[in-house]
Amino acid sequence: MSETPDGVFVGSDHDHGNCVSTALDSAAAVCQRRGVRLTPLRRQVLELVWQSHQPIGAYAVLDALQANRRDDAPDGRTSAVAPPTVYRALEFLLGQRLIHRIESLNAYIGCVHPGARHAALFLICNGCGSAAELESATLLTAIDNAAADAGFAIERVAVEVAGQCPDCQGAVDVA
Amino acid sequence: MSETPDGVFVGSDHDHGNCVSTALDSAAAVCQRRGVRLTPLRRQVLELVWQSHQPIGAYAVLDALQANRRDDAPDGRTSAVAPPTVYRALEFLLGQRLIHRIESLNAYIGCVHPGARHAALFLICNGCGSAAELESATLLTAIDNAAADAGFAIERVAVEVAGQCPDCQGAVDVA
DNA sequence: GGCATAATGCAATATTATAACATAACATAA
DNA sequence: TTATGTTATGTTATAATATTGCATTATGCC
Ligand SMILES: [Zn+2]
Ligand SMILES: [Zn+2]
Ligand SMILES: [Zn+2]
Ligand SMILES: [Zn+2]
Repeated sequence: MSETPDGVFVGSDHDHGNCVSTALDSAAAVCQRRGVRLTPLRRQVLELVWQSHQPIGAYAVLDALQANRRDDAPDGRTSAVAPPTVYRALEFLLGQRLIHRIESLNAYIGCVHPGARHAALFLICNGCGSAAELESATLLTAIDNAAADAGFAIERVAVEVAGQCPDCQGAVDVA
Repeated sequence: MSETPDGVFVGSDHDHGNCVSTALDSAAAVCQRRGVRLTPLRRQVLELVWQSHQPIGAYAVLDALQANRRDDAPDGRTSAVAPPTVYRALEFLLGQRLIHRIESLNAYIGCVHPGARHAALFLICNGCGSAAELESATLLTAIDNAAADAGFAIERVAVEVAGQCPDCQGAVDVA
């Protein structure tokens, strides 16, 4: 009776290269439209954030950036990438609504509605680390109503639900 | 038309001593019932977390603990309190559901339903730093439904809404 | 008291994030 | 085209948050 049509969690089989290229293309379009610059660094960071459907920490991005530069350098000689470099790029991407920050993990994940102002619900698997971004009109209405009742003016909303995704529950069942 | 009967945000006038003593008494009862120990340290940390209705960081608790000890010491000579001391006490209090962690602030706040297993919604004021803990059946149902649709087994829920409380909106309006 | 367990003390270190200032890249107008 | 202002990045240092590992002390039970 339970249905997971395509599943909000992507399978291990899906064409992830497509996820990445779509995200990069959308980001370029959004930035173009807004007259802001998706510089090579920012684009690289966005690509790294999209390297999987698992939220990635700033320092993991930093390490990956570093590795990329070593690969690109003619002889492997490169200066180290420093934290502010990464944090500034992440801040830019957050500001343009191209990524989300997962507060409970101090980590970042690509946004599936790039550029759109919206409040999302995240399902975060404690088993495999994957996260799925959902929208629920009912949920947002409930939050709006609760805030309105309290006379509270909403600025930002974070809804983060941790647990086990369908695959990881299956793995446990088998054991 | 908008109503804030007593207001989910406590006023500056309320009897906060009562908040604290109620919280400490409830905590003692909960721990008694469960056969776990609300040691002097844990009790002190709980009291510090309840010192205001603003989420407090672990290191602020640490500093306050330190100050308390200096006051209590006969001559002011005391050893420093180390981070693990505070984090362990906070972990205990979280485990007993006597406090909540606000993920978006890396901070902690007293629970208004001590000991009860529940998912709360927090309204967090960016103006004054106060936070209000609410329950919304509609909201929790919406989250449960979204998770169920995805075949996701919930373990923990964090709903954190940042914005401006009624008082802080007023302050802006006046300006 | 002797023993097991739980709690705390303590030192070191890991992880996450920001401040402050210098340089480089880019745009545009004299 | 150089001058100039602006935005982006580099660089160094440090702040803020959190954990690991082991030693010591307190507590409860026999
Ligand atoms: Zn993908
Ligand atoms: Zn999973
Ligand atoms: Zn109070
Ligand atoms: Zn306020």
